[in-house]
Amino acid sequence: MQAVESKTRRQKVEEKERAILAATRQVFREGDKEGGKDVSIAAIARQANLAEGTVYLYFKNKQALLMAAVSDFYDELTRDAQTAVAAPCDTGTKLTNLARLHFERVMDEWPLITEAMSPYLPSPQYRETEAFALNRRYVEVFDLVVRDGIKRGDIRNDLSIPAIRNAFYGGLEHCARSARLRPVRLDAIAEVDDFLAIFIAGIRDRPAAHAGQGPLDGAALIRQLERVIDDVKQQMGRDAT
Amino acid sequence: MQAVESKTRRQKVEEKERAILAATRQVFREGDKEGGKDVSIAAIARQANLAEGTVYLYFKNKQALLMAAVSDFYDELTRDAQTAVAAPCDTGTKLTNLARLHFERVMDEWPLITEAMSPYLPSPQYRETEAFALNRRYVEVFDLVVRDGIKRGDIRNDLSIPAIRNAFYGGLEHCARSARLRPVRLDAIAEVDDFLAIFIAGIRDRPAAHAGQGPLDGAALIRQLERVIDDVKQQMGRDAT
DNA sequence: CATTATAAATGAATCAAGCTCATTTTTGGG
DNA sequence: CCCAAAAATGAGCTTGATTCATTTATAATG
Repeated sequence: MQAVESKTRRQKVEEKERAILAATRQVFREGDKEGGKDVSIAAIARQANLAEGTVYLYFKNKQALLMAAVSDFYDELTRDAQTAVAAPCDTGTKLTNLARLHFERVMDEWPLITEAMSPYLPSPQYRETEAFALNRRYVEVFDLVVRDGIKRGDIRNDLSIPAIRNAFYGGLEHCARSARLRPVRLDAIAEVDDFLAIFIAGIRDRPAAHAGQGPLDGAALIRQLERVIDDVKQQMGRDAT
Repeated sequence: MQAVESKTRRQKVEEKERAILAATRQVFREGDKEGGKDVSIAAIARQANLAEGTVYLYFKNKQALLMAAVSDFYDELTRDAQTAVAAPCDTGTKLTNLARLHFERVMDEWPLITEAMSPYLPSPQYRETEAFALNRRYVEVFDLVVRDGIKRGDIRNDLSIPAIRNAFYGGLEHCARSARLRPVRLDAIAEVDDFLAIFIAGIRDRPAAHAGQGPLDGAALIRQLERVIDDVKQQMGRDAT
């Protein structure tokens, strides 16, 4: 019966581990709704009905606990991202779905994510963490969509995938940050869509894009005119002083 | 002599304040080169040749000190951004200059910036800080370039400025983050340029894009001209007052 | 059912870093 | 040179993470 016994034990341990992770995410979400106070191990232990010391039987330290919680988050997110992308639809729609999902989820667990990551932000240490591996796996969903889009001819093929990735996730994270800093939280999705308008236009494969050499380039004409007028304005500004 | 005396005192105090800020930035940069260990007030005081307690005569607490250091950083950055944009060149070049400057500086002081900001990331509290105000002022340089670019017809006019801003700074920050996570730091600027290729294509006003109307849209041309002339009029009005 | 070895849980004690404040040192005018 | 105000100091306090000696629960065995 040794094998069965040990398996039960392990199950129990894993169950409790998951319970602590759930408690952690819960406490961060709640603390977010109220003032953004710090989350202590004591608070997490309370939420999980455990003594402070017990948490340390399951996780080496606070940092490890937070990273495990973030890993949990990425795990969930990856599953949902795969679903969001599975339907046979055009590249733009897939990217839009991914963007909205990412934005929504990241907004929900922003405090946890930022607190867990902050010690790593400045250092390559992060590459050794489990969260890094899971993040890779998550981002892979995006990469597949992009590669497929390039193959289909929806996306320009003169860009590196990492550059496209930076533009996508960077823009979304900045949307999330600025949405969070705003006191009221209304038109968040609208802002994401605004961003997507830029992003998708930026990566779109446009054959006629550089055909600006036609018989008459109105825009260039205007630019030239404006430059002249700017000169006039500057001249005026100088005179005024 | 009372007035002179007090002025001298104030100067001394301000000098020391600046010395502490310089020490702070220094310690963060040094700590960055070695392992990314935490920066303690003790370390900053040591760098500035002061006792720990003295730091608290100049700054309310650690958070306030870090924010002041970040304000210092933004101040410098804004000056340099204004210079980078002053030359009369096309919108794309201006944006490229801004992007490279931002990236380079942010890379240098990343640990300070992230540590100072992290308590605010989840909360609208940040809007009350001096760093927020200075960040606004900094971003204003970018906004001006963009508005000018729209007026000149270089940039699409169907996008909101905040969306453009999110895309720009978000993408750059993600570039910085992923560059930092890489163990070796080589082709960083190349990555910025890759990102810019996407960003600029995304915001570019492409005549061919809405060219359902024939080779040259005279009405739109006139409207644009009128807008420019209105600007000149307004300029004249302001000068007159 | 009692026994007991092992696993799990506890929370008081320790440690570290931010911060305070009673005391000491420096400064500059008289 | 003296003194009061300003500036600086660093020992001690506080808080929250972490450790560990001790207690409690579990479950196999006689």
